[in-house]
Amino acid sequence: MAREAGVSTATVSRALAAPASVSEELRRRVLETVERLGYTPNAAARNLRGGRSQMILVVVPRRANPPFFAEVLRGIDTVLSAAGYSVIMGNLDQEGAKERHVVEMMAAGHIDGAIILSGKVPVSGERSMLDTGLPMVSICAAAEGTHAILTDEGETIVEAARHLVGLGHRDLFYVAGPDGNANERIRWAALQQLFAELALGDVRVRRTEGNFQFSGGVTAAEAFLALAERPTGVVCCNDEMAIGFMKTVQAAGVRVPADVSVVGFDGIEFADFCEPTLTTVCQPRYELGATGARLMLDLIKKPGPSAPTTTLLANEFKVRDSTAPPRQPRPGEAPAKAAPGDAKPALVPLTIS
Amino acid sequence: MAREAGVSTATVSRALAAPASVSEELRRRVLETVERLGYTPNAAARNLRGGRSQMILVVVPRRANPPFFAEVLRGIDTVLSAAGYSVIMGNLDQEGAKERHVVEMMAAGHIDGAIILSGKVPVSGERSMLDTGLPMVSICAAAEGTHAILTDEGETIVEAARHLVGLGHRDLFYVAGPDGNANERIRWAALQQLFAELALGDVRVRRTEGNFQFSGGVTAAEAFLALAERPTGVVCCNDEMAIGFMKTVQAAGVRVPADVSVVGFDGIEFADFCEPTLTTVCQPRYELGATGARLMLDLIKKPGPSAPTTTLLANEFKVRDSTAPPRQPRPGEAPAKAAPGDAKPALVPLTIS
DNA sequence: CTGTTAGCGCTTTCAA
DNA sequence: TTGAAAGCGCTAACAG
Repeated sequence: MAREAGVSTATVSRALAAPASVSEELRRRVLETVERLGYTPNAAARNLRGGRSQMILVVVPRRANPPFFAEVLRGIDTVLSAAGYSVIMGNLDQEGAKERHVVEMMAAGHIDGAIILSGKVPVSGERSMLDTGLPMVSICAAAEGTHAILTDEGETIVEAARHLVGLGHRDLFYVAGPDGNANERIRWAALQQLFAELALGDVRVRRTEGNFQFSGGVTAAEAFLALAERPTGVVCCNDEMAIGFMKTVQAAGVRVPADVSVVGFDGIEFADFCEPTLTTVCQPRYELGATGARLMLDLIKKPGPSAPTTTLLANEFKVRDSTAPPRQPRPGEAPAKAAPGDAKPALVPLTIS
Repeated sequence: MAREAGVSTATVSRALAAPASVSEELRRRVLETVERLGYTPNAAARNLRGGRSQMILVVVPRRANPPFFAEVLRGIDTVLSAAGYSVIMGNLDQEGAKERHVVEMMAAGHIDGAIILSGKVPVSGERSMLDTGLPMVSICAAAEGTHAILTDEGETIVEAARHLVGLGHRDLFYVAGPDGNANERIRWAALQQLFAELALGDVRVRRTEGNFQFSGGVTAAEAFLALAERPTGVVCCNDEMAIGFMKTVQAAGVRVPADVSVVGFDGIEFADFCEPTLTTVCQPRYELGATGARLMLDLIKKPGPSAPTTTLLANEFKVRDSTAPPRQPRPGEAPAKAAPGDAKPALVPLTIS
């Protein structure tokens, strides 16, 4: 290739990388030859020489909800692409084989940095991704030792719950995320604090666990339907479960919001097209990804260890059609409220089934 | 590293790659040292030397619907990961900058093969991905010159339309995909053929174009609502548009399926949780991805050019609650059917607005 | 401003 | 069975 243009390989390299350092004459000749031969520098050689690969690993949790994560990924990809980086997908699988794989890629120098959406730094045996010293950013859920981009999820789920209480609901149902999930922990802790602050004896809360999928909402709805005294307000830890819940209770003749109010969390697009439209907390999904990617680029620019930082983005609570004041009990019907005698044991976070 | 174990670098390489060719004694010593030092071979050097990178590029169309594509991607990733390959995301953006980028990656030897979900081989100026001679597989939509994994989408959308006709619908509405989209072309062509075969003068079809998003369904519904004589059966080119359509006409007081029947295409999960549940054609999304990935691995195994092949997977038409026989016109109401005088101009594929 | 050269870390002949 | 050495394609340091 260099021979073809009648120059040295170094000149070719310079003409491509630092056009200013080459004479007008040669530069033109090189570029013309490059064009004519359709030459593209070999990435592996460049990577080997320069120690960087222009690839960012994105670690996605095992059963990531596409409607939520796809938009975060779009934010990441848009920003990284514009800077000339490519994204390698690291979907974690069940057996942990993939987890080992991504740690190895990282150690093999195949990657310039990692963005973690799974809430924890991948580990393989003794080795952690952190050992590589490469820049790492976590999004949506803080992974220890990394820079985190988070939302005010605790505050906003409390806002959603307050919305229900404000409408007059006193008997609540919380459809939780999977046990141990970082977001679930934060949201439940925030809710517990809210309930502790509310006038004791006034609000009752029951809780069941879900899987963040539609099916989790279905299961929660079945538990709900089986209750003798049904709660009138339901807080779901994400929109899929809220929608699965609504669909299932409706099939059993329970009206939303007339008989039960439901709020979700995430603000996926489907929340505007289910029946009824879902009152929910909208997370800035694209911006979460874009912000994380920008931080990654910064970290790559100025290398060296830096103390983990936290960036907080704001969610937005949106009231739609799935919430309303509780129905007044008709004469002869059991009241939704707990009987006066039950007033003392206010906070009753039973785990159902 | 080799010095540490007291052997040559060649021995280390052999111990890792071909354990059989190294004496028991040395092998153990090498492996132990590898473990102790946490050594991982440098990927770039290996790639440079071997000419392969263990990376597969997946080209995703610009506005890919997450509920559909995420599952295809999962199929791809699962199969490729198990074989030790990683996936690089090539989301195409608006300006075509990304298209150039992916072509360059391919030419730069950064990639061992490409899976194309966008229906066309990316091109940058004069250069096409095909020029690299690397294995290429297209999924969901055939890209010229590649091995394609497709479904019987024409047959199954016809099945969906026949379902409506079989229920008694004679005035149909087709909500198309974006103009020029490969899937849209195939489906519309199949529908046109069906209508040509049906007794002429009996079925009327009008058509409007959509964008494969919820918003496309909303727009189509507005066009529908504006019609003086509303069709009674609606075929949508994908589920998102069908759901957007249903929600919008319902808001205007049109009942589904009592006043209008709706069928979708794809079989995304939402189709089971919208109101009413959506009659639709379910595509084997995971299997599409997995099959394509397996073919890719085969192609990599036995290199050299091969004549493009086509693999067809079967869709499944599922009847749910969004379709029913057309309502009998009440006395004094205009019939849904075209008046007898209109019988001759049977197929009326008007494009609406 | 341009050419020569060394070497990134690995695998793979080729000899021993 | 093992070691020595060449070289994958590039870029950066050094001469000229």
